[in-house]
Amino acid sequence: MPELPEVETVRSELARDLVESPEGQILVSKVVIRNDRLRWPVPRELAQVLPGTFLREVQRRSKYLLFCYDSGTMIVHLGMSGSLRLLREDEPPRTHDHLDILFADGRYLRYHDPRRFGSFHWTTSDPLQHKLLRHLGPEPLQDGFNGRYLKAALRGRRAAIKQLLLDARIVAGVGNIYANEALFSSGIHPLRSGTKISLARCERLAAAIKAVLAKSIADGGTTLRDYVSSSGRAGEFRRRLQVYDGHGKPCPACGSKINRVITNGRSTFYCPACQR
DNA sequence: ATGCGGACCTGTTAGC
DNA sequence: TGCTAACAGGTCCGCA
Repeated sequence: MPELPEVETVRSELARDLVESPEGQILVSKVVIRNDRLRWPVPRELAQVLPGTFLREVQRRSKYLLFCYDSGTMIVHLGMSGSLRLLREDEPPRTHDHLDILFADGRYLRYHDPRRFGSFHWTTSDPLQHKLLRHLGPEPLQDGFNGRYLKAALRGRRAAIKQLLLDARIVAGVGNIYANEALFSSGIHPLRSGTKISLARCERLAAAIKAVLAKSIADGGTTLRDYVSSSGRAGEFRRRLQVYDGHGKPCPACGSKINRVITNGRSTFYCPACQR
């Protein structure tokens, strides 16, 4: 479900509401694990280690959320259908509400995930060196990700550029929606071999990735069906999607019919006239 | 090293 | 209208 802009929206809301709150730093009072069978078993030690510690920061790396506590870092991934809601009223847990983190002021974070592709990890050492994060490529919104970098990273990679953009070792956190949108925006055919893309087009593609992600973050992300942020808000970027989920509809630039193909099991949308 | 297909799950929609 | 199959925002792993 959530791609980078959705995860970033959750991160910034939680940082605002939990870390930058005027009352000061927030203290964990209790952890309730109702179902530990997510993608990997939820570490039971969270229930021992978190209560009594302060949440100091909420960071993001790729689509991972990093909750930095005094005692260590909780690494959370929302998978395809995960959401974290920050609630105030006591609400009885519904189906797929797998975990709660309760705070001393009565608020709590509730993790909901029907498909259970999400995950929780706990580490007391540098989270960026965690097995899951160690091999990630650059953050797309940072300066280190640019046309020159992309050109070098695609060298010798003969797979389709669409597929390569989803490879987190090349660039972190670009998911299916935004890979499709960025390729449309830069006029590149999604099935073009990565290694055959010129430096000039790599520059345009890197810029398009940054632009589409930044615009979506500004809109609170994309809600296709059920994504909501921690405050329960849907993302508004769907209205701005040019090709994603638009097969059969006219291309917004030239009017040709938007095409859909399946590559590596993922839907790929493109304009056969505009994208070469 | 790269690339591919399978695996993990549930829920909703498309198509017959 | 109703059943079935396809598909959904992700990504790790094992094999060729």
